[in-house]
Formats: sequence, C-alpha cells, structure tokens
Amino acid sequence: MEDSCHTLPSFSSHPTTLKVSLPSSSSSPRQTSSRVTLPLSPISFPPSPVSLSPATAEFPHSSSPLSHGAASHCLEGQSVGQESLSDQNDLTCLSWLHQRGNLLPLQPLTKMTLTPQQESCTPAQPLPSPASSKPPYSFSSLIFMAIEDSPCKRLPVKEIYDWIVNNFPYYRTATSGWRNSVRHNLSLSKSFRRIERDKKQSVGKGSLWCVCPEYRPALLEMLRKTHSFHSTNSNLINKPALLGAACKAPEVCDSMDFSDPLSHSILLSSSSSHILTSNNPDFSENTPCPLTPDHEELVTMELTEYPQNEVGEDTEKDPLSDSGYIELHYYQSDQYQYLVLPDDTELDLETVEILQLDVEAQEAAGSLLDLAGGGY
DNA sequence: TGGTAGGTAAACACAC
DNA sequence: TGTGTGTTTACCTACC
Repeated sequence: MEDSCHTLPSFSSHPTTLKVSLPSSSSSPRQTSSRVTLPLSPISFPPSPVSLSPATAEFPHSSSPLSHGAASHCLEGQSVGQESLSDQNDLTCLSWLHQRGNLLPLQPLTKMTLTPQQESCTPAQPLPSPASSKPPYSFSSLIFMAIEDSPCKRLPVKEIYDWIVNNFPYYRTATSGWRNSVRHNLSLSKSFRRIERDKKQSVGKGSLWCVCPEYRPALLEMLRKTHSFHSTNSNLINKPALLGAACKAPEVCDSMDFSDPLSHSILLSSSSSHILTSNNPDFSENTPCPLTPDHEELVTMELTEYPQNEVGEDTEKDPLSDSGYIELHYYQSDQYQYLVLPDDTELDLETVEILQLDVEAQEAAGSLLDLAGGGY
C-alpha cells in the first residue's frame, strides 16, 4: 500500500513553510520544487476557476512517458497566440498529471458500500484484466486527461486517440467507433476548444484541442466523482495523516464522514496553527490498515519555520500575487513536501476544500495514468 | 414522466 | 482517390 498523503493542511499563516507528508512512492532522495497558485477570495465552490497543482510545467520531470510526441505541439502552441500561452500558465494548470508516482492505482470498478472501517481495512483487489472491461470514464474525462497529460495542454485528435489507447487497452481492441465518439465529443462539448495549428510548423492533419479553463473545474469534479464511485478505499488509504489529525479533534470527529475527503479538510482547517508531519511510524507506507477514528494519537502536527534561503529562488514574488491570487511553493525532499505561503496568506475553509478537491482529482486522474503501467 | 447527459452510428464536407 | 478530421443529426440508454 502506498501512503500518498500529499494533502494540504489548512491554516492561516505568516511567512511560513509548511511541512506536509510526502507520498512514500518517492524512493530516492530528491529535492524538487514547483509552485502553484490559487485565488484568495472570493471562492466559489463548486465549481471554482481554480485547480491547485503540486507541480506545474516547471516541474523538472514533468513529462510523462505517455506524452511522447507532444513536444511539437508545444512549439506550435507557442505560435498559436497569447490566449493559448496563457492557458498553460493560468491558474488551472494541472501538471500534476505528470506526478504519477504520487498516485494510487484505481480500485476495482465494483460498486461497494462499506463502512469506513470496512473500507479502511479492505485490501486492494486485483484490477480487472486490462482489456476486459470498458473504462468507467466518459469520453469527456478521457479527453480531458489526455489533454492535461500533454506538456502544453493541447493535443491533436490523433494523439488523444493514442493517449486513450495507451492508457486503456480496452480501446485497442474496441471497434473504431469510439474514435468517432471522441471527435463527436470534442466538437459538441463546450469543454474543449479547437486551436488552429500554425501552418508554418504544422505537421499532420487537423487542429489542436485544449480544455476551456472555465470548464476545467467541472471536468475535474466529474473525474473526481467517477473515481470516487469506482474506488473503494483509496481516499482513506491515501490520507492516513488526515484521518489521524481528524481524530485529534473528537468533537469534530464524531460528526465526520470519513468516507468524505472534503470533511477531512474541513476538520483540518480547525487546526489552523498546525501542520502535518509524516514522521510518525504509524504512517509508514507499510501501514497494513488505514487509520480509523479509533486512532487518536497517530499523528503529530507542527508548524515549521523554514528559512527562506533554503527553499530556493522559486520563492520570488509572483505577479499574480497582486491580482487576487496567492502563490504557493512546493519543495519536495525524500521525506516531506514543503508548502511555502507568502506573507499574510490566509486560507479559508473553502480554499482548503478546493485544495482537497484538487488532491482528489489528482488521485482520480493520476490513478488512470498509473494504470497504463500497471494494467487497467 | 420529462429533461439531461452520455454513447453510438451515420452522413457529409473538407483538407491533406 | 483514400484517409483523417470536424461537424451535425439522430437515436438510444441511463440517471435524476
């Protein structure tokens, strides 16, 4: 079992580095950094024009193997126009799709109703054979993930086909009608937008397709719901620290729905002066059973003052910070992720919910990418 | 029961 | 001319 607790705690903070637990899939020591942005307020939820990303296009190893061949589209995209360029830098960047190591494999597609304890103690079931079952995700979700997995967030339809085939072997053997459905979806759905290729650099037929930023939250939510429906216990397995933290507040714990990841974040926000650490042995990746409300002593939360010069040059002020958005920086070592907040940053409950929602979406979509390697 | 979303098939036009 | 791409329409099913 992987401990992928990369959930962000909530807090009101002065210039502070927050240390959060790092997914245990990080096998080798590393020091990476990336940054994310989110709106300060007001925040509508849902949907919200925001998606936090533990990594962005700046992420050093952001390119997924599945994104092969997309570099040419980056070049093309640079000449598409300002609108396209801004798309990949906007606040809804989802380069987390490239962080596949953080994510759990999708659970069996069987719809199950379990108690939290049952869920938390149910071992992962073998995944269905790769080509035997149709993915539960709509074509909109598949297209969304394909585009988001590309470095430049735009793909020609052919590479959308390729991405789907590479990630869902079901479509390797399926009749070609699904391609028609993909094109149909691209044309019909308002979520996707066609971008004319630069004729000078264009190789191949057709246009590039991207995700309309205003529809991205809805797509994310759809993805999250689909994943939540078809996964039995990833939420709990993925957030032992959160559950542990939750259980330190019994008054909230009693009313908490442990199957609802959002409730975790709400609870965490009540511990505004603390952060999570991953150095509790009970949260090791070998934890046989995720935490339950009975585990009240399992996590220690602390606030970490982190010298600014240790987190590197990426902490320079972001222009967006003056425009209603704050910038967060992630620094990742072999043990922790560090989240750096600018001065006077306050995260309200809704923001934290969005953070949590994004984590959920990461799991949902990222798990699909894991499937490409592990078999669907 | 009606509306909506999603999937599928088909036809057509256009570009390469 | 064949193939790929993009659009549109129609029909069906499932869900709310």
